[in-house]
Amino acid sequence: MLELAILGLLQEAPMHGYELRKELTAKLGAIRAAISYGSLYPTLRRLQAAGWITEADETPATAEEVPALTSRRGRVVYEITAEGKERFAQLIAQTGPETYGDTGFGVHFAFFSRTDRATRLRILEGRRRTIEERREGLRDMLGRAAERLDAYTLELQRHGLEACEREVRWLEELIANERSGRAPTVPNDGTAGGPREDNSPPPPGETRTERP
Amino acid sequence: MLELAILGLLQEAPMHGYELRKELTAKLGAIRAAISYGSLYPTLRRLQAAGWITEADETPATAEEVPALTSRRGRVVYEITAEGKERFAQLIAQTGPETYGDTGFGVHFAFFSRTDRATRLRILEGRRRTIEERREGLRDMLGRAAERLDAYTLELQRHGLEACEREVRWLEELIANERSGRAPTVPNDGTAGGPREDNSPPPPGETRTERP
DNA sequence: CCACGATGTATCGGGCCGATACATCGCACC
DNA sequence: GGTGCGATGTATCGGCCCGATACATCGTGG
Repeated sequence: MLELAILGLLQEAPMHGYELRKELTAKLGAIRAAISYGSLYPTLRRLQAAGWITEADETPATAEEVPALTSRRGRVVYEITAEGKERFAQLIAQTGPETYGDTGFGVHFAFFSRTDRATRLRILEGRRRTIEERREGLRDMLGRAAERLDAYTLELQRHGLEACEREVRWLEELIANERSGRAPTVPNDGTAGGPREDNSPPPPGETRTERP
Repeated sequence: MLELAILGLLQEAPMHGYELRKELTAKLGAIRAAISYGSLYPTLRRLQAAGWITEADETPATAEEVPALTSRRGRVVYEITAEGKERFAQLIAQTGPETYGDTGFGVHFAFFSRTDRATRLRILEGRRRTIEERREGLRDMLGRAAERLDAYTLELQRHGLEACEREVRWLEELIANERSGRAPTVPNDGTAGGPREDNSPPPPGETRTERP
């Protein structure tokens, strides 16, 4: 999961670890608290060893100042390689059971603007299926096995059930939007850091789903 | 987290691994999919090594049949020890930052009927604080840094923000209920497997928060 | 009679986290 | 002028937990 997210972010701009973590936290803030350095740095080394990313040399111009006076070391900037981009495309397109779990889905969704529409639909529908199953399980629990559980546990289930129902509705909306060829919600033409349209971004559309 | 959950469940009845997993999945179904055996069995061994649990001898009566014909082995039943109960009480009462994370909070909440009211309030308020902070982070993101993110990422944040707001409201309700000395929601007098009232269960009350 | 799904125990490699350590930079405060 | 502190920045270590995998038993239905 981290691998996918890092590859995705580095596709927008070269970055060093600290920066990467901040961007990661911003982009995935809705689904996970903050990425630990204990995961980030090992993953970076793993990706570098695999050849998906490389260390970029800083100081774009005026190179041969004084090489090691004050020893400006620190801040290892990474950039994605051609193989890395390939790897990202492969990871983003392949859907498995882990794609539909909470974290997996969130990460994939966060990079939907780099995902083709067919894959987007596949993921949204798979996620819906997963949540529907969880919902059914909770309904069964609250129906049949209710007397076996204490009031607090039941309340937890009830709250979880509500969250499931809400998410299914959300997914339905998104799926309908995808099918009708609209952008997700906000008519925000993605003028972000490096918005290359190499991967079929969603067609623009002023029609937003009404959500006041 | 698993440690706490296992200790809590074994306090209701002795169980073997498979059964434990099912009960765990039932009780925590709202917050996590299913506990992996790759976590369960090592944890059981860890707990046994620490002396919190022991293997219970099956076959309560009629022991000396034929000892090993068909070799009825398998099904290792565990039961909690006195030290285990102490450990559970200690774990359930101690609150730290990890108590307020998604999983930690869920597990603690699932065992609220074995938690005294002061601790319940502390946990609910800590959780509320945590979610409020996450909510503020998402609001900032959707306000200031909105143009840096693409439409899909924004939609993810928006959905996450809504979930935060909803959970805060839910927590407010629960906190109010706790303060006024009412049971959580359903007027279910907890007649479960072994509902010992050694730990000040919530006072009963027919007044349920209206939620049709 | 045997295949299949449920029950049941167990291990292994690997991803990710929390704690911890350490070094630099800029700025505010005294 | 110094000094301390918070942000920036890289890195490791132990440990929890997961997914994949293996294997054995039991009851049931084709």
